[in-house]
Amino acid sequence: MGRTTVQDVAREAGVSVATVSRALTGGTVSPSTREAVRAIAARLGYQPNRAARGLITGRTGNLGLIVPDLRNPFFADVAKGVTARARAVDHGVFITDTDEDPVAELEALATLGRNTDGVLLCSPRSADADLLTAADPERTVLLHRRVPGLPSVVADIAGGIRQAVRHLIALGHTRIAYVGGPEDSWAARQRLTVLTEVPEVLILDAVAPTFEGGLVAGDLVLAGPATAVLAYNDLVALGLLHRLAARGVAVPDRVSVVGFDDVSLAVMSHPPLTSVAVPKDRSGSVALDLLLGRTGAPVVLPASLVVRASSGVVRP
Amino acid sequence: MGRTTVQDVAREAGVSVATVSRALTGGTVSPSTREAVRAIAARLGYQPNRAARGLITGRTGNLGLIVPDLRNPFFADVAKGVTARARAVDHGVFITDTDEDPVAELEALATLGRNTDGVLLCSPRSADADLLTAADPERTVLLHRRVPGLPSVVADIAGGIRQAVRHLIALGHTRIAYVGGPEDSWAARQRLTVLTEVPEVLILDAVAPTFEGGLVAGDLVLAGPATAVLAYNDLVALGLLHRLAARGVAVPDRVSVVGFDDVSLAVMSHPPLTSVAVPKDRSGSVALDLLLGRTGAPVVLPASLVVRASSGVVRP
DNA sequence: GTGAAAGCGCTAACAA
DNA sequence: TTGTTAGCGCTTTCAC
Repeated sequence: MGRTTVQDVAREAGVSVATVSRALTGGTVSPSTREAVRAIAARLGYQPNRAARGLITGRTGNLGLIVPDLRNPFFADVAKGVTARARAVDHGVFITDTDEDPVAELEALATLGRNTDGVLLCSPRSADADLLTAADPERTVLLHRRVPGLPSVVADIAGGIRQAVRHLIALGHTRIAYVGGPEDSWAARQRLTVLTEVPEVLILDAVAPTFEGGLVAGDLVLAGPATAVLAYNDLVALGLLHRLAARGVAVPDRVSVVGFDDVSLAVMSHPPLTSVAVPKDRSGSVALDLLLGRTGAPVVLPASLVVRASSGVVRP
Repeated sequence: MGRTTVQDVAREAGVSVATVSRALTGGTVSPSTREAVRAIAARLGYQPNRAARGLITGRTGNLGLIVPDLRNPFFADVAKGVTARARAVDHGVFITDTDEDPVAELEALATLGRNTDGVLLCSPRSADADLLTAADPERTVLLHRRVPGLPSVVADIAGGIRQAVRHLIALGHTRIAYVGGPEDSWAARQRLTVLTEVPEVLILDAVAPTFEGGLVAGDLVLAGPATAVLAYNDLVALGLLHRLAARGVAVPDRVSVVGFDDVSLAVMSHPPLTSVAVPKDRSGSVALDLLLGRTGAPVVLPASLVVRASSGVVRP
């Protein structure tokens, strides 16, 4: 395996370890030496020990990514964006799945903060204050959440919601239900704030941000006068669709359903789900660039409504 | 942030760095000193630099996980199992998403091999020979694939298939279609081998192992005499369900559908999908233990059929 | 352009 | 029980 060290390469090449290092990292070396060293390194299958390098350069070449649940397609997409970009810029990514546990989150933040060049944090639930004390603003970027004092990459939720509402109103809907998510979630509070201002929207009870939550939501909606629903996210929307189907309610003829996030499942549902798309993998790569480039400005990515078959004109 | 080093702790505690190290890692220290050091370390927010530690111990405390696609719920589950177990045994996990690219896979194997204590590899497509040359058998565990000479954790596919077939036959089906996956995939070949032996099974063309592949598969099935289908995986089964619904074919009344893997989406489909469940997250944690314990024996995990509403008795 | 040597933060002998 | 010392593999002054 990669037991080969600079020493081995140096000996083989008949030069000093310093020269090997320079040849490989782009220092001042004669072209011929560089070539020779490169060739020998390749032949020996030399892989630099990043730990040793990091010890001296102060940069490990590694990043951390903390997510509440990898199984959630939303975060899987984010992770995909992060790892793809990281691979392109030759960085490793530590991924920690906290299993929605805020304590694990803070622990991960401490460990990763110490052992990486920076960390990308998806933390829907933790308190602002906890984040502020645990995260180094110089080396942390928040994803899909904003906390004053920390750099972040978020989507333009308000804009996305506006598109969704306008879409439904254009289809003739005047009573639009909103089924929200966990009150301790930043995104849920954010959505609620925006939707509370819209006169056509009826705020229903919040549900769990899952398929099961959506089942609950289905009954909630049918108990009211709404002809359209905005769901907290696509998982909830899927549960909703399921419940409506089970109760024999036609979608979109009797009720239109709009989800949030546009995860890959949205196209697989029956009917395919209209959803507010947020750039998930892109947010990951943008956040990574922000982290590495150390730009301080908060980034807002556009959200856009994707219309599919689950929303349609009102049928009286 | 974690700029604090052993030096700082030692100075503050009035002891040598060696004592700090011992106090923190469980060496021989007097209980009182240990307590004192621990307290000071905590107060200073000391986080050991794993890179430096690894340099000397030869163990980094980090593991690698290579998957073709994090967005695929199957691998998301595996990753979840790995990270959960890793967190329990206080290890970090580098995750590399190769985007189905075998070259990226081999590269990742080289880099991670050098910079971790071992790597867990999900490689459905690469050639046995490539894997054998790139992977150190001492520090690599294959997941959901078997290659002679490399330790691995796989599910009992054959057993799972047997259960599925018996289930369908018990329901009265005598013509069962099988829609396979990519021919270069180990799992696909494996399934094909088993199913070829079953007289009731009609082998149809292989399709892409995706929702879209399932759409194609739907038409393939309807063109034949089958009253039941076994799909390569749940994604394909979902596409199948979708296509059958679109063509007005009742499931399970006209056609029964059985998927593979039992990903979380299986319960969300309409109707909910009967599927051969393989222990995905468990496979991840078992593989991790195998890697860390250096047991050489190949591990086979049980697969079990989960019956839901997409399969039913034959209706003539 | 190249080499010798000094560490990065930590742990593991070896002494005391 | 504790301190001193020597590195782990690498990069980076500083000479040459």
